[in-house]
Amino acid sequence: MDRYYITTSIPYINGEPHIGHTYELLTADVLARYARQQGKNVILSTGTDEHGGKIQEKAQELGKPIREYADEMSARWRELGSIVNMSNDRFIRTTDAGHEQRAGLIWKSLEKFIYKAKYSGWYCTGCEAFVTESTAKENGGVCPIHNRPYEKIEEDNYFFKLSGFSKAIEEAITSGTFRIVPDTRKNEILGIIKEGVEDVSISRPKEKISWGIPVPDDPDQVMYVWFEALMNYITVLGYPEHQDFKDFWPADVQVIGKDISRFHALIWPGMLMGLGVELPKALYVHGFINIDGKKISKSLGNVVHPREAVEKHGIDALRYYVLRHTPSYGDGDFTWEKFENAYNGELANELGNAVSRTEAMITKYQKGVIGNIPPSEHDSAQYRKYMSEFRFDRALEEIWEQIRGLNQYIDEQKPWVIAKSGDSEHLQQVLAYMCSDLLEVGELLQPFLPDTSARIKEIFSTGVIKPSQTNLFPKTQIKQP
RNA sequence: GGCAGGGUAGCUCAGCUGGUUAGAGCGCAGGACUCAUAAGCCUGAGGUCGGCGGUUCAAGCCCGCCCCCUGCUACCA
Repeated sequence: MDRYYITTSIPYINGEPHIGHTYELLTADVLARYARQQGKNVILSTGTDEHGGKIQEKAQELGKPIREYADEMSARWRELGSIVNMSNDRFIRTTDAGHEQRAGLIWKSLEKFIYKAKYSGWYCTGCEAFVTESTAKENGGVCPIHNRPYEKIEEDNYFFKLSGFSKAIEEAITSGTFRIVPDTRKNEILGIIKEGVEDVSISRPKEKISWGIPVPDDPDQVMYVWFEALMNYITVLGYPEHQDFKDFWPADVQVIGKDISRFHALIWPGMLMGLGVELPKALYVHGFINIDGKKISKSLGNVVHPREAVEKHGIDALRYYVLRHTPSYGDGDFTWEKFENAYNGELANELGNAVSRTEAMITKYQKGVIGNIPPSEHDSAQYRKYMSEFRFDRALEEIWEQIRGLNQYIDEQKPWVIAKSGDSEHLQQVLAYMCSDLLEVGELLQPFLPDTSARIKEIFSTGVIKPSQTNLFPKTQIKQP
């Protein structure tokens, strides 16, 4: 059986989940469901990244044991997946014993590419990263993201010889064995490579940061959180010895946000090459969701939690909005007005109503009996092409074109006129065709709107209408005349 | 500063290797209908395709210069 392995990045648990974080979970979920629909054996993995100084600090601030804080936050992120009906098979925490133990093994395996050296530079605890001298000055010595001063740090670090892999990584990218989508992100990475890739620091002194995985055979150092977190993609499969790893790696696609493409397109491939392990086949880099044109941020007070949207119109409505109206290759925008418009216009009026009128006519004219449903006849090549390109927005547009086509068909055929004419054979053909069309829509919709898809199939697939108790997408706002 | 991608109807965007009257969705205006969630369908208005210049029989698409936006990256101080 074909196997399909897909991962999301694992969010760092220092922050609260919001609607922007659903995009990654949902795109990965769509790909996973699409693969399952094609009969593939799928593993969809997500999780949380929990080590590092920032977590340590945050827990201290709250006066909690770190572990307890991590448990609470991880649970909150796990909940996000269930809120949007994500069908993940795994949920890995970097504090899982298995991950920690395997991370040690991976470090050992990479040792011939690891060396110790003095590192000196400006460091932001918020970013968990060093910045260049120039960046530090440019920002006036204060990190603009976290609004805290950079610290001058001089310390012993282990380094990973990433520079040695740069050529091979470039080749993997240009040849297409390691596909980066969209092209703009690919070109960015190639640009970075062209300018020269340096070795990266992969450890921190334990005296500064204790909340991390110890470096094997050196009690004074812990692994740099990024280096260790990337390993989750294979530790979750039980690298190196477990059968899952042998069966499912390399990943078919890894879904990440545009802010972390550097780690996933350079460091991670370098690590894999060091291990002698294949690179993932594809990296899909998505953008961000803004709210009313502005970046989502606590300080702006514009944070929307996906739960609010789900409470309003249900899970599939949120999934629909996020997947259709966030450009797959760019940034999206959420406003309640846009959400309402998409819900009322596209889900309720176009899809919901098409289902409703079809069901009603068959019930009214044929006592619910559909009869023979002809096979679907639409060409789904374009849809499949979009899916292979991770163009979820376009794929949904394709489906809606078909839904519009159905509504037009109904108005052209005028089944209510045929019914009056008494040509029952013709009427049956027209109504059955409508069902066929809707069942096809339901099939295409399955990866995106699993509940809606199931309901459509339930109503029409048996040859006799199974009456729906409620409308698919009830309208909540009635326009005043 | 360098590299990359953009600037097309009120809004969000599509326009393949240059070729008849520049497209879609939303919004707006009008119309015909009634199966349906007062939904759906039809018609229409609306664009000097960022600016200037050039190549061509012909440019939104090619070339030059300029303005603006976004991303990555560098440097100065």
